[in-house]
Amino acid sequence: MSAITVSRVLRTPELVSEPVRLRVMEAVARLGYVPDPAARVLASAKSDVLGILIPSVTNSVFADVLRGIYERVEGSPFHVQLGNTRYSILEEERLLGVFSRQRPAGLIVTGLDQSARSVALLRQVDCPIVQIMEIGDEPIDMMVGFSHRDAGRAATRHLRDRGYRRIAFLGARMDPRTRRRLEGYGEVMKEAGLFDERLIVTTQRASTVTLGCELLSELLSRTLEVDAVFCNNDDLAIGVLFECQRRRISVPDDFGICGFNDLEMMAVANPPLTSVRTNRLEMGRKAIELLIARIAGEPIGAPVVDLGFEVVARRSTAGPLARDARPST
Amino acid sequence: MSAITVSRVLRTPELVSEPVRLRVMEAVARLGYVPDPAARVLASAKSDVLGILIPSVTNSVFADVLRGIYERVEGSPFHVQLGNTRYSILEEERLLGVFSRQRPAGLIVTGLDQSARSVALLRQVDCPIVQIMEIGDEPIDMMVGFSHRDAGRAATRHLRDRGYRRIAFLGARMDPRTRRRLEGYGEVMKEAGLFDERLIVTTQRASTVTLGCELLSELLSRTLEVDAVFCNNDDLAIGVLFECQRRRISVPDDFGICGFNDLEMMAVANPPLTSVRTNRLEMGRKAIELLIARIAGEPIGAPVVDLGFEVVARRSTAGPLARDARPST
DNA sequence: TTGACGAATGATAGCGCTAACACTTAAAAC
DNA sequence: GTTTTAAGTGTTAGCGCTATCATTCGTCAA
Repeated sequence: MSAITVSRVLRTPELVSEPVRLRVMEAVARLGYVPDPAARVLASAKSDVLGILIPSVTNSVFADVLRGIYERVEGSPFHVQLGNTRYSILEEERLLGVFSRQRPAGLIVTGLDQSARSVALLRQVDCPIVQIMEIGDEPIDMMVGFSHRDAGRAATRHLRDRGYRRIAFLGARMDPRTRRRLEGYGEVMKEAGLFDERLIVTTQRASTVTLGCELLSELLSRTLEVDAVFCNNDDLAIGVLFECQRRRISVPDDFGICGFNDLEMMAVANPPLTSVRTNRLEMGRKAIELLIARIAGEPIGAPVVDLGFEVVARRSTAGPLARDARPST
Repeated sequence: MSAITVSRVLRTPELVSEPVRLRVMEAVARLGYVPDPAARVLASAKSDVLGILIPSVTNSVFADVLRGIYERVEGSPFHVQLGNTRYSILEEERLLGVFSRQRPAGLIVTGLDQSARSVALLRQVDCPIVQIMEIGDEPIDMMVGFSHRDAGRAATRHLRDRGYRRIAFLGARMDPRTRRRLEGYGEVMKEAGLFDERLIVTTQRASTVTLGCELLSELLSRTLEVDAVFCNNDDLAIGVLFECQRRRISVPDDFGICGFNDLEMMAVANPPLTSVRTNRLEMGRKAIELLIARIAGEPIGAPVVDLGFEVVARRSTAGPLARDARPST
């Protein structure tokens, strides 16, 4: 029996007759034979690696996306290779270089703001590519995400509709997506004639609960005329809530709080915190589904998938006039 | 100029004369040549892959360890290949099989409780191995972690020393490390003559803040005689705090709360929550340092590194008698 | 002068697999 | 009965590197 027959049994068993196939499979099982992936890649010029580039491994948003990714890769013949760009465009370029040499079967990159060199590299690489987290008009190949600008608009409108007027924006780790949320906030505030630069407090530091406390303190030291805050993510919102508790600021009566991402803890805080639900798990799943479909040559629908978002209204934004009307829990 | 000379310039430049070396390097830069990693692995029978097996990518504990890992791998010639075992011993076996075929340069696995087959595989693999998170007496190769049993003992002793008597244990996702913390708790409680089975509430569900609320409710429905709780991690502790706020249970006066891992939010909660600080970042860093040192053939110190832990006492465990004596913040 | 030696470079083979094509056999079509 | 076709299996070559050994050349000791 020749080597190529074994190779065929392992890769395309339907091309091998049943008796031969069974004998080979028996021998493979008995000897514990497993093909050498390096030799495979070298001979076939394709690997089974799906390269994933994300800016952070500790941010729970990406952790959820990753979980969706692993969930769908599971059971497929592919493997995940993770690259951590740490929010650096140069590191992203470097990692793309490393990944592209490995002839990946597919690539996932975060966001729309790759450097020109990264984009050039991505256009050369001969594999499907999904940009995740955001959507835009010019996908390199495919996209799965939602509009952060629209989400920022929706959250701000929600606070405005609930009767808040002096609505602040707290932002940490101002990456492109955070900036677009801020953009949406600014638009709505201007449209409502409520815009005031002093209401915007941002920092490049990474988002933490502690930072939420600090940013609220910074905000309150600038102006006492604030009656709500849109936090660019939930860590900050929890920090703001803790700080309000300490300062005996009543939420939502005197102060509304809206977070972003709707982490599970938002629903059980006191009061429960309003947030913008994003489909992070689904984002990871869908990205892998698109990659695998394209690798298999199957047709995909639209190359840009909008997973949307949803403002989940909870008591923390019941409104400044809600003191008497609000539910007991 | 022959191919082997180029290969030498790239791998062992000190063996090539300066003029030749410079010419080759110039050409490499000009042509943008980069060697094919698959061919390299095939020819040299060694890869630059460090395989990492962790049970979860969403658990922030492992996210921190990962960050330490990426930090140290950065700048080295190695790459991280991440495997997610999802707390399944079988999945761990499978992934070890996949990894070992890639002739990894090093391996990191989580915990001490690998299956017999996994251990056999690990002993066969020709690369350094680090077991992380825990320490024990029989390392497969090397270990970096701390004693969860001792940490459980320390936290329970702390609650006891602060004057709490009816100290409960809340545990989620009862993995081997959680069980050893429970073991430590049980020992101290028995030594103090305080042990009561009804005070132990555990579940296999993954740990969340919401689950902390639920487990506390479950506990209080069993017995009202509880004056403190040791949560097997910080998510639960935060949930317990929120639930106490809702039930108007005064922390720490009527109820003490101690978490585990000391996530950053613990320090800014109301009241600040006591927790057991663990060196997660350092765990990742140290594991990679050990691997790289061994790959380079450098001597390492002891093969088992105890990174320890520390009970960080905050107001949430000031004690039932502290009502008058406690600080104002 | 000669041989030994080390430094620098090259020639050869092969890592373990798969692509591409070649061949064999039996069934189907003419 | 011959040709065509398809299914099943084998042969050959080569993927892009590096291990190993061979060669060249200059230097130095005997």
